[in-house]
Amino acid sequence: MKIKKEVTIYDLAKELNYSPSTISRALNNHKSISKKTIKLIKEAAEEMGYRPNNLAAGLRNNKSNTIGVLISRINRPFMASLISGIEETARKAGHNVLISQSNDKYENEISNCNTLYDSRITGLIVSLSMETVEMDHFQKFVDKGIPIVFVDRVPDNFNSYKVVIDNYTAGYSATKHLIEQGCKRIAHFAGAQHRNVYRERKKGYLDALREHGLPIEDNLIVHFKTLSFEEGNKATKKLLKMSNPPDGIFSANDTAAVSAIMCAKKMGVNVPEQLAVIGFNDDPIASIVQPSLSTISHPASKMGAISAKRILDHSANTYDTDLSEITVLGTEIVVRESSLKRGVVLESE
Amino acid sequence: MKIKKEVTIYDLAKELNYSPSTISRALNNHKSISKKTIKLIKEAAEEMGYRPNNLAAGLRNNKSNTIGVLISRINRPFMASLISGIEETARKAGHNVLISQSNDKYENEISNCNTLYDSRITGLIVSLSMETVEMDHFQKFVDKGIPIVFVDRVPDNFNSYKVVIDNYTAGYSATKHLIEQGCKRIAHFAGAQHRNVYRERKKGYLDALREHGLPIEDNLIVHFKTLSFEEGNKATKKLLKMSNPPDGIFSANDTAAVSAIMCAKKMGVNVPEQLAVIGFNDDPIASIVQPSLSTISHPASKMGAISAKRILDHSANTYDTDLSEITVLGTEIVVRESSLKRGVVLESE
DNA sequence: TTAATTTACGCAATCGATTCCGTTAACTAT
DNA sequence: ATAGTTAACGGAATCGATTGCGTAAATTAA
Repeated sequence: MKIKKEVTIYDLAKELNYSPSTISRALNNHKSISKKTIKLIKEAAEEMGYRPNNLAAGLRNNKSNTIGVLISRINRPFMASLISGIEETARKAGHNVLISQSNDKYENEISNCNTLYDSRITGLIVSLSMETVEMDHFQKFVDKGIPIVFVDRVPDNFNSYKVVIDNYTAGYSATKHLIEQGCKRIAHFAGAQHRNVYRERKKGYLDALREHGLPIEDNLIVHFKTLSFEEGNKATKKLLKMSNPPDGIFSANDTAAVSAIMCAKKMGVNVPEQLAVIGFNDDPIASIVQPSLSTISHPASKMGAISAKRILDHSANTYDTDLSEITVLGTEIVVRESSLKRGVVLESE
Repeated sequence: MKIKKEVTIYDLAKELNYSPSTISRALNNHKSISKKTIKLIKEAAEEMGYRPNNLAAGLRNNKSNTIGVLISRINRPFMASLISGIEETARKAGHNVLISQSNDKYENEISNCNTLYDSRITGLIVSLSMETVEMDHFQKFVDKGIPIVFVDRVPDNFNSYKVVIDNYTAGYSATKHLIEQGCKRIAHFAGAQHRNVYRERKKGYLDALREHGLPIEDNLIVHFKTLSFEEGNKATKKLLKMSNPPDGIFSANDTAAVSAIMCAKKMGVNVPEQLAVIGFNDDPIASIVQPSLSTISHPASKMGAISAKRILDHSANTYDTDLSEITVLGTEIVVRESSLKRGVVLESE
């Protein structure tokens, strides 16, 4: 297996009797090179199979045109769509995307942070791991002026770009919707409360109950570790076996919500008549389960696109940009069968 | 916003009164440097906040410790798991992962190929776009001795590493399963026939029919463009409206299979009694739909891990490795409710 | 026609890490 | 004690692209 040698701008220079400087400038459409020469050089480059070496250019310019992504897990519908949005936006701008997953481990997050830093990324997009509390591992990016965009699972105590949805309002709307459907005793499947998203959703839930004069019952609020299918099953079973079971569930994600629907059906409890259910995320399973799951749409791909755009804009601007800019995206409630106790959606005031 | 200067091995050299050569060697545990010095230098590096510059090292060594991934779309369960497997394996070996999606466009695949090449990736993992026929854009990797691993959607006419499942056998087993359940007229939702995976699945389907003495009816074989939910719906409706409708469907993916189940239910056709359905992939929706979807499990994450390992092994070996090595992974039939016409699974001979 | 610009390019340093050759000092064998 | 060996390190080129500064030729202005 013979390995062809790399064609560099020096080869082009020798071949065309120009200096490497001119070759470089021509390839970058520098204004001081005549149109004729640019055309000539570009055609020769194409023909000789020249391909730029990003490592060399990156070293010289101290940037890699690469966006780093640090998330918990790739194989979750929300995360996959988020990355997809990032990738599309980045690529259109000629940037690459480096991905790394923490598997929700603090330690992995730190180590991935370092590795991404070592690649001299243009910017970092992060959705925090479940475990993360300390934020020191992000400091080196700040020190070097490398923008960080926290997305979805964001820190409370770190000044940086943030792209989130309005979890509070979404949680409030979901709960209110159940109330409007006639639910009197609404349970909540809550996620880890040190993560903003789950904390805010719960807050919305609580406020909706309060403002509609419903009592808050602690035994109707289940705190999950991972909001998994199995956890959802257990919790639902327990709730439905209560002497006074809930007539509605607002779950902080779709996985647990779907498990609730399936568990209820198995136990002979009618959804939505006896138990109305609403989830969060609008995962593909939401529209497949029967009855189909009402939920909150999470604009994952859009969040990814916006996050990438933040990085690109930041690095395009030399002037001081406001690092603390927070983008809050709206969500929409997707009403399907699982919550339609009354058969209709009431118009909210 | 003050930007801290980068700490380089030259800074360390000056600070510790060593030469940059020694610093570099120490950080790489070179044997010609004493243990004492290595410890000293590493501690100082840590303390001074030194972080290696991958761009510089990559330029010098002409490699980036980065694996490039080129797939159609990230936000599909199979692809997300594939990437997840790649990422985990790569990271354990200290490699980064660059991703790019073609959105099933030939043009994007070419352009992404170039971009990944420009980053001097260690190796490339590809699942072909739907459109791709020509393979010229991969030649430059071959010329440079950069290994390519084709995974799942692989080319027929290109000598390289390949990681696939046994689509033929899987298609055969799925069909045979339906036959054993008593189906006499089995329809097939086929994907684009220029892609190995769909072609092989169809072959398996055809052979299973033949070997069990069932006739092959062209009007029961539907060729899909994208195997989407909508396409599945239309196809199912059309099939079930036939004067002599099928009593089973083997779909080349789960999305279309699920749409078939839901469509049949809507039309008052009982699944599996009147229509047995089996899909392909074991997506999350397969276990959620009711009746739950029998399907073929696709070891996505494992395929990703193996693909990454191929690249890592190849680049670790200086001796000539066999580029044409093909890894064929087994699949398993996952029998759920949608195909259990008889209520039991027959033991295959 | 001559000075003042403008155009179109070349020279050489630079980015940070690596590595091929040394070189010096300490150590070992005889 | 001396040659030979080893351990521990330094010098300087190198990877490929970029760019500030400089310059010769061409063009324009006066």
